Amino acid sequence: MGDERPTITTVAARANVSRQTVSNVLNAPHRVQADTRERVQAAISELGYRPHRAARQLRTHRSNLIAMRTAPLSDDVVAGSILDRFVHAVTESAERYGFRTLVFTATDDADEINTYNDLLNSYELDAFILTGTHHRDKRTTWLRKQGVPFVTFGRPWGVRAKHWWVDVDGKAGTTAATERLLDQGYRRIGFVGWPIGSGVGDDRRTGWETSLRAAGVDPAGLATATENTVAEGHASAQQLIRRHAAEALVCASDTLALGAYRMISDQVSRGGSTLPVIGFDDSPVASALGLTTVAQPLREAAATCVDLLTSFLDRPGDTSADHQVLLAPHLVIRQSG
Amino acid sequence: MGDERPTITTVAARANVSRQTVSNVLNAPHRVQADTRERVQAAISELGYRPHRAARQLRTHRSNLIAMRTAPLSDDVVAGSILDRFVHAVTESAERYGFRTLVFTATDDADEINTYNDLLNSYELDAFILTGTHHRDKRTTWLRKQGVPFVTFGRPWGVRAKHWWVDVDGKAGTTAATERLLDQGYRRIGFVGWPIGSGVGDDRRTGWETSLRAAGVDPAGLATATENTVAEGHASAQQLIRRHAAEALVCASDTLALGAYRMISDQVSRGGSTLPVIGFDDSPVASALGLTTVAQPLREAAATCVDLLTSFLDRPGDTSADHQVLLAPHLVIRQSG
DNA sequence: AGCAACGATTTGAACGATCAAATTTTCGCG
DNA sequence: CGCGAAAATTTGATCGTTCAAATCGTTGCT
Repeated sequence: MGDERPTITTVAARANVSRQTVSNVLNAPHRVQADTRERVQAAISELGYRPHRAARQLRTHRSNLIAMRTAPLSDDVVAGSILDRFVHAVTESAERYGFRTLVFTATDDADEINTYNDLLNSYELDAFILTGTHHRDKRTTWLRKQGVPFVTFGRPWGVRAKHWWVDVDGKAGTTAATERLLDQGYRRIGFVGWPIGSGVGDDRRTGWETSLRAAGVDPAGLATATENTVAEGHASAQQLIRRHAAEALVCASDTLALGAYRMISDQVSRGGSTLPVIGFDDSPVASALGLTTVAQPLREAAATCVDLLTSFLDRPGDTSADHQVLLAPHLVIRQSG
Repeated sequence: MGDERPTITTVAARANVSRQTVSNVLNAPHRVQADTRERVQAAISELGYRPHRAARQLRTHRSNLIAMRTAPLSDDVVAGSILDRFVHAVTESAERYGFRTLVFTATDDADEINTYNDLLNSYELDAFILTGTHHRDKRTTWLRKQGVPFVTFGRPWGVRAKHWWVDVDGKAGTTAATERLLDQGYRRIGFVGWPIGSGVGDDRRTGWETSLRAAGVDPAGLATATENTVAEGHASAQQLIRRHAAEALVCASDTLALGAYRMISDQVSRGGSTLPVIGFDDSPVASALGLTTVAQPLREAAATCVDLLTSFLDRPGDTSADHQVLLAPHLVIRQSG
């Protein structure tokens, strides 16, 4: 008996009020007199009532859902998990605001835009969180044009794509890494980096270069620019150490750092000398190998993204500035540097 | 001009039919005459119409949503990413069936059950996929009692908790690992394992033990049973090698294998001899270190989970057998063994 | 030709909530 | 005491879809 799902009408009957009053207790409590409110709330908890999101959504056009893409399985396995950890952190933060998180896959930006379209039309998603922003990112352009709320984890690297974002200060990260090595007395510090032209990569490179210059060291010949693979990290390390007498290495990623670390281990096992390496991202691999690395404050970044998103949803169309947050990373010191 | 979102009524008007006919074209095409069907379909694509899920859900009580928990950030960082990769694979498979995936966090099983409750009541989730099943799992009991469709990735290890599941044959994995080492001529093969009593751990141990016995080797003294940490892996390896003259190691996880690997590397760098190690899970760390390891067919497991789920949804209440799938893992051969 | 049976299509109601407007109650104040 | 304004509450309509029942049109068979 009576194990039907309670609706707002059930609750109303129980508390001797109308539907709308129950609705007001939930959505605009100040409109309801204190004693009525309590009576309704009692009815709600006695019946275990929970609003039916679909019915609410049909009227309000808000789903209380945000969406994120999950990284493809094929991606760089060393760094891969970092985005997944970000998804987790976002989910956790979103729940605190009453939002649920929907994940989806996409093969490229165009495909991702198609999915946005579906999610917006069919599911009426409230907002998106994007990761991996890059030059000429079509996704942000599209979303802006559609007037869809979104926040990116990653700066807009394009000319002046203006939107709300959260990012981690990569330059500050490599600066900290480089300065640590300088403090230890190393001078010829090499940088194992990505090809010139990627926003993130250039930013990280700048941190290294600037602090080297500030210390009076000429960076010429001390940097490489290669694809983000273990093999390239290995080759870069070889080049920087053998040919340009680098005494220590700062890397743009843990993947590269792993390659460099292997090269150095090889050298040690052949009786050569060791030298410090610092990676970037604090991946599982870094912790497994004891690599010193620059850690991104993922949890904080996720929380900030969600904070921005909710304020955006509260006052839509606010295109004013100061909705950009740059977070400082920190060094995780381990054996390698 | 008409940039309102098209509804089923818009489409109906355009195709000169009634609402219901459009609905039938979408949900029961066989009921509609071929020429009418085509006319409606044309109208649908001209208008770019997509059904509004919330409205549909309000009527049908189906959301086309499935949910999964995401692993907490604090978890074992070496293995951590494996569950995340599973989430990705599930998402990918689910999309093929028109389902979207919702993720949530939970601190423990009780908390997870609370979330189920909320998701079922408020969002009318269609089904759940569970991971990390264990003895006396309250989640499966609860879900069965509520009659909620679900599939677990992981066998029910309890007495006879009967439900639909997909799992990877851990025993077969360690068997393959052990036999590989036997083939290479090693006899005294040690096992670095988890405490007795966990379903997964015991299963993996059995594979090692059985094949050792089959080869005529007495396993006595050749196994440890410790918590799943790098330090314990290191200690276990020390014990098995120094005290019990193990010539090779099979480990219950990559985490333990990492510890063992380090112990062996230490030994080598002090002039000792090396010996093979095989891990379990094919984590990023294993690939970074060149650890031979047993890889779970995650993608296939995810696809199978989703397959089972959809057939379950098509014929609810089918408690018949043969809805249990055991998948074979495979060895990924690298330098370590 | 007449009628039954079936297939194709349409109509009215309902799902569970919120919005907008209408109604009732409360309260302040001359 | 009576009136108007403000506060509290209720009523009717609606969101976009599917369900169930009704209607219309064909076809087959005697």
